[in-house]
Amino acid sequence: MIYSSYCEGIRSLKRGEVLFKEGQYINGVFCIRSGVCKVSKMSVNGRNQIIKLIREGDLIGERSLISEEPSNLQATALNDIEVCFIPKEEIINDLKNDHDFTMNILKRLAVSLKEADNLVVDMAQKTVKQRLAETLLYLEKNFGKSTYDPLDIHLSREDIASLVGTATESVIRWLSSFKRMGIVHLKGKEIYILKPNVLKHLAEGY
Amino acid sequence: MIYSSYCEGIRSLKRGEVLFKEGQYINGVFCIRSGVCKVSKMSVNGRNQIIKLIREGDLIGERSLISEEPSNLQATALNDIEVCFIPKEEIINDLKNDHDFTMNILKRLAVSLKEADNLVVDMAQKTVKQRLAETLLYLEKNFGKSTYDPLDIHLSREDIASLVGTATESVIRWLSSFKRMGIVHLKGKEIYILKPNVLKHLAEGY
DNA sequence: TCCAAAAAATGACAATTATCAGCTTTTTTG
DNA sequence: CAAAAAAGCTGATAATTGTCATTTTTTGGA
Repeated sequence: MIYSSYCEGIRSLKRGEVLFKEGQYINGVFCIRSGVCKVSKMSVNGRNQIIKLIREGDLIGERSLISEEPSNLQATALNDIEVCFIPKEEIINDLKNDHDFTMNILKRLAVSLKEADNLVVDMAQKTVKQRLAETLLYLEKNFGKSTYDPLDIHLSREDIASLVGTATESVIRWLSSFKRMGIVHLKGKEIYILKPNVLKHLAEGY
Repeated sequence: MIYSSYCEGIRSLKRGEVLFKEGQYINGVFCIRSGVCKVSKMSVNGRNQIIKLIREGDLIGERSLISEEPSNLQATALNDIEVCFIPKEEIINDLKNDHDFTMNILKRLAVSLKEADNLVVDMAQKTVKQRLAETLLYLEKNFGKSTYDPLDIHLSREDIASLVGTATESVIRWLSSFKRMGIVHLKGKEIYILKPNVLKHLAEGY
């Protein structure tokens, strides 16, 4: 695991606790050791938008460290998590001396930027139904085990709405529509993706 | 200007010509010498989304060069433009040997990523009216001279719609609404931003 | 300058989405 | 375990946005 040697202790957070807020100077980078975090931003309209979910092994905070700004995003624990912290000086030092590390960070940012650009297009152009299908596929890709197991993550309908970028009620309605269509199976917060191929079609507008 | 020494000649494109397409390997970076380029991506729904506009001095293509992928975006000349090309080898070489250059690229990517994340939130959460107000402020910031001069860029209503992420008709309707409210003055493709403060309010949902 | 094509504008209408209120179920906590 | 709180669900309705058809205006050649 990247950087385990430099970690300053381990911090535990319970579900719902905030790792850092928008506007806060972090002065380092967090690495998720266990659990899942949502990375989000408040819109002026008062609704939260989740940009992405991060998990074991993922870093968070490099972007604002590099551009020397306070964080533009908030990170909140979705379940009980453990994180370690790498102080800014360590990172800066490695950016100076370790070319491979620097290229690694560069590539991570480049990939994140591509993903963000794609997300912009989806948010701007796709319907809520398409975006929910997309979100379910994203969850399956990152937290799926098999067709017969539920997704390995528990999200509230509100959090799903924050991922999709819509109202909670709209998510509930489309989810039960997908359920009636036999595409998903719902059991409380457990979600089974029964027909990923149909979801792919829906995401593309069919 | 960055990299002027390495440039491979200068290429001229006329309005509407495509610098590179989505899916194309660029094998280098372009630098805009004059004119304005739209950077866009086609949605599966068949509508184009403009991610940003780039102009004199801006680089394009670093992202996909770094992640060693084909371009995820298309670049199209909005008016007659001149670009120069820096081959991949030059960039790779400098990334190895010039730490300041590398940090510069790293910072650019970090800032672009922040902007993209903000755009995701706006696209997901704001109404078309808010996004059009936002877009006009963006255009004023980048192409504005004074309240008494039109924006220094001519965009079709369709291109504005591609920036906002909506249908052309919606842009036309909201633009004329803004005109009736005395916020903008419209004269063909010339746009005068008369009341930027009101636009700021509108962008925030008032 | 005139014509054809493209772009812009407008109206009518349909579809999607948001909002609000009320109800039910689940979860949390003392 | 029971009560309270939170989350989930549903229906009704309003607002926003998209789509299609048509007309008007502008633009760019011949």
